[in-house]
Amino acid sequence: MDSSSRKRRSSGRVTLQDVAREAQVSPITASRALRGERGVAPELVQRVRAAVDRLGYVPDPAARALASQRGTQVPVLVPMLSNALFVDVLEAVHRVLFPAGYQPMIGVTHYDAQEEEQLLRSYLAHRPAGLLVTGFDRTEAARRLIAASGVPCVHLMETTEAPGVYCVGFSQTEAGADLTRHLLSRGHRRIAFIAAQLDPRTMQRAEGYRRALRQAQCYDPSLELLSPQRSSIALGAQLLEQLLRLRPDTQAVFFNNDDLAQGGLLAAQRLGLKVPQQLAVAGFNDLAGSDQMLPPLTTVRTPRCEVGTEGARMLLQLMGGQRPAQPCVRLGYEVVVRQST
Amino acid sequence: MDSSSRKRRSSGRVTLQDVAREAQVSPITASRALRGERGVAPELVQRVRAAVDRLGYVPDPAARALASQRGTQVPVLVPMLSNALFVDVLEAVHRVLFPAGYQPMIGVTHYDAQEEEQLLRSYLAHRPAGLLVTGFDRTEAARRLIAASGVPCVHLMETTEAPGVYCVGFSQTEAGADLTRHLLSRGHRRIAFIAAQLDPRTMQRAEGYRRALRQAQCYDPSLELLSPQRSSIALGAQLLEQLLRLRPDTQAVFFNNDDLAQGGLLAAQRLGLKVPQQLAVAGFNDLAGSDQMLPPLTTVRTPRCEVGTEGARMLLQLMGGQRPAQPCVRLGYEVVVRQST
DNA sequence: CTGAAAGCGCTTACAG
DNA sequence: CTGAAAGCGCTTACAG
Repeated sequence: MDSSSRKRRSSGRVTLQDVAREAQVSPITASRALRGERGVAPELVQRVRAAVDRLGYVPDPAARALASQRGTQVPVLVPMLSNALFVDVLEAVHRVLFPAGYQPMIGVTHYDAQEEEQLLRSYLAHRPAGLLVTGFDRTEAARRLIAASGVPCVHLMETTEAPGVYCVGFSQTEAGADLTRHLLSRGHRRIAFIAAQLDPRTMQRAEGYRRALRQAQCYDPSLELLSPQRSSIALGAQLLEQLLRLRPDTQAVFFNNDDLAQGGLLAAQRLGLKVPQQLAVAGFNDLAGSDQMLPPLTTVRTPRCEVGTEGARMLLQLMGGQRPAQPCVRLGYEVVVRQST
Repeated sequence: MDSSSRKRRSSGRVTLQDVAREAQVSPITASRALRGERGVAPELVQRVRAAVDRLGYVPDPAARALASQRGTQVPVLVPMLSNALFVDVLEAVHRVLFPAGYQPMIGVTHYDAQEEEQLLRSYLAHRPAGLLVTGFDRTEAARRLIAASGVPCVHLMETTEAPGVYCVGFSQTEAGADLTRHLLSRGHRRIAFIAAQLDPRTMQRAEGYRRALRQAQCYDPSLELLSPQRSSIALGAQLLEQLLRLRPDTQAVFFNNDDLAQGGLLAAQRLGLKVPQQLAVAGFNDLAGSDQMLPPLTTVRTPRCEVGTEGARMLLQLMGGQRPAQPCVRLGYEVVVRQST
């Protein structure tokens, strides 16, 4: 019993010291062995591993973070959880990062750049191991915070050609254009665009919509209905009614998100409009329930799970000091044609 | 320039030392002043505060956690984010905890007790400041982990009379019974119950359903359709069709969750059934879109935001060393009668 | 009410 | 390839 020191504050925890003693090596060697640092004799590594198992040692993240100036947390900043899209992204991220020993911390920005900046300030004080953010649209201060922290960062959902930026996403603009071309291919000319939230990705899809219609020589700005409100089923219904009051001659509607489209479909039904005969309706993202609507909703299946998985994997490489093969991964999507168009 | 020590590893961070020097007090006093510990001269507190502002000091969470054996993280364990219910709870929790200086960490258990146990093991190693969990249904090992950690813990969504347990929720059983009584009051006798997931709260609502029907002398077990699958709009549609094949004489259906009910409503429409004349449909939780359905869905508005807010507040008290006025808060709910019943 | 010393459990340099 | 010493930035006891 050597509790020689009077001022002991031991927490009863099994420490690296205990492991080292058990394995008959120095604490430094034990530390190196556990972190898989190369340059440790294989035999010692094995002895340390065995000691860990015997003692049930769990490293102390706080101590590690303090000593190494880097923790195991990974803040993941998303705009909003009520958009099912981001729930899927988070799930995928978690499935990759957690088993690798990292703690993803979900931060919700509510589509507000100021709020994001504040979250970053708080999270970066924790010396996170890495960082996952949504898109490229943020305050200059936020950008500087990230850069100055030196924390590896991967951007999700969008892609860019800018050098030195890591990202995994898909072309929102292309996807928007492709869906619009599908509507054109059905013979529609007066194709409306209804959107809410008006975040950058929404505006990129709007851009794709415009591009496709201009190419077909039938772009009409008065068929765009953009609302800054939060996207929802109820809002979709409301906006469709509003649009039809202004432009009863609308032939097809591209809703920026499936929740809006579902609401639009229900509103059309209430108004007694036959879909797709009198009005074609398309959504975006292929959210839950879209395949159950009456009629089932045409939409774009976006690779959100893959965005999460690939983004997390890229971050894992960066955190491990490796350089990803590709700094910018551009994923595919799919126009899912159902009976509403 | 006194970089006397050769082995400096300074991170360039502003430390408590710097603050203390600037305020002309000892680091201990600065520490106490910042943590609001009583017994520090008001004048010194002010000097320290001023120094913090001048220097832009941000406390290091890792160092604090290491020294105090307690961090600022608060794991929040919920079953599943695809259930919009828990997204609302998390939002509310975040809104209370984050401004108070804590970091909520979202953990998803996927309704799996083993997975929850594993998450607890990992999160508790981080010395969290507090813990928020869903319900009371967990492994014995998980229960022991929580108790042994000494971390303050509040249980969400359900309530219990057990002593020494902190919880905020509402009576799922009563709510289930109340909704059933509403259906009875509409003159229905053959009232079915359709549920998925079969988690504890679902089963409590089933119990309420049974209780109300037994009281009315019309409980019929063959009108219960329970599926272990994941709750979804598509499943609701499928289960309704299945039920009607077995029991075409069903007069009303109580769906355990609104997503199922929405699917049921869509299926009824596809089958050409008039709601509520030929079949009454009710849901639970009043999720997004339920008020937009055709016809709008009768459901129970559950106090999920309040659960999050009150649960987080109670935890805040516990983490601050106070004893909440009430260890178990039982909130209200509301049967929202719309046109589907 | 205030402070000098020691310690929390790890890792980073520096040697050898 | 391995290790003794020092340090990361705080807080906990112990004194006064």
